[in-house]
Amino acid sequence: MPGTKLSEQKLADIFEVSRTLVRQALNQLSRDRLVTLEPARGAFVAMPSVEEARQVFEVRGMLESALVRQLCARITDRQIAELRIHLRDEGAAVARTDVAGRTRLLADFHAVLARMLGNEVLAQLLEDLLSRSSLIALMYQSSHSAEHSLEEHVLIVDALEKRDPRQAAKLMEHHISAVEQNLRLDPHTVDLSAALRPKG
Amino acid sequence: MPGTKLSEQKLADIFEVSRTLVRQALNQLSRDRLVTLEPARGAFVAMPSVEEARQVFEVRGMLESALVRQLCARITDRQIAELRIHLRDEGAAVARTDVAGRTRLLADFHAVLARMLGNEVLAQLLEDLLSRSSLIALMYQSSHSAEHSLEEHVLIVDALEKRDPRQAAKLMEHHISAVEQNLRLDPHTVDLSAALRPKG
DNA sequence: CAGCGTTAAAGTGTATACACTTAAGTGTTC
DNA sequence: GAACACTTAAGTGTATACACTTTAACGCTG
Repeated sequence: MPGTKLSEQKLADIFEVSRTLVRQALNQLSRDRLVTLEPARGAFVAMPSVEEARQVFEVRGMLESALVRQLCARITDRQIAELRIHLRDEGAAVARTDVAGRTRLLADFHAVLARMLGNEVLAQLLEDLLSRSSLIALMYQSSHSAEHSLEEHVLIVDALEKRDPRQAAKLMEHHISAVEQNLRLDPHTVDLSAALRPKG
Repeated sequence: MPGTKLSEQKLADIFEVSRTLVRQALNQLSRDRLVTLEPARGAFVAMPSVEEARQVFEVRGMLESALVRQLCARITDRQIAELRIHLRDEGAAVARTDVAGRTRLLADFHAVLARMLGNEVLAQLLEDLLSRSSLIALMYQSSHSAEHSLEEHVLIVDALEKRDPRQAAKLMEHHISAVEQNLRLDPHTVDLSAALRPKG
């Protein structure tokens, strides 16, 4: 959970490696903003602020709406078919209330779209943002229903199939905005006392 | 220069620190894609491929056009004035043919715009892309004149001042595309034999 | 009993040591 | 003379050691 202390020696014992490798890993994770390093105090699972959460979703809105706009011009029928299969899998995970699976698949949808543009730079950038979004979702437990997300994904694929860039971009912006709106980002709902107490 | 071997011990001697810290720095730079790490072979200044260069500029186009579009709704007169001052500085550097200074200022223009949105996540993302763009410009020596870039910057600020999101976004896309087009990305102009030979 | 200073344990930051890989140089063979 | 195996130096990958910082526990004082 966000805020958890990540002691180097404990991790080293768990994975049976030296602190050297643990430090390397923590450094990498800190560059992904999943871990924060406090000088001489150690590593903690990152606790993205409300402001940071908003900014991450704003950037995602910019990037992903541009993404689907571009995709309309380049996407192939075969790729559309792949997306339909993905949607089916999402639906199956939602249907059998497989929480872990559906969370992964719903996020994966966005990563798959990014990969389809064939732009590795964009794909990696977006995957970083998706990781951060997952952490944010963990911290500000979303009330957004999986069913709702799935419906929106379907609409986006429909727009892509029609090669309607305006509509696809609009739907994507709406979708990301909806996910953000349903995070418990309002100050009064955040359990600050719990959030600020480092655990472990 | 891209391709240069970065020997850990040599860097350690130069900066009078241990290899530990040098390795840390190289790891960080490799995450920024400015350095590539080859397992058991060492670190080299990154040599972004033509494909990667294209992708970096494509992502910049997406991000920065969305950026100026948003900025039109939020930018203050005071910020416009700051931009005008920046443009004046760019002009001065171009006028006195201060190559290092003008290169920095021309890139800085984009970073300043990013900061003005008040979105730290976006700003850092874009600064990473700008670093990579600088490396790309180094590798595929641009024929794009500084004067031309400056003119385009002026037009973008004009559009921002008029709060014309369509125009601003269009100009930004055109500008980034122009910079990319003027890189020597065509296979026949790249000195492959020189580029592939690691130096140092 | 609350507050402050002291002290010791735990933990991080950096350097060093050593194993192992790579790459170049040397000598041998065909 | 070119190709190949062998040797060796240089360089990277990981672990360990040690200095220094943080933090919590304890005892002292007001």
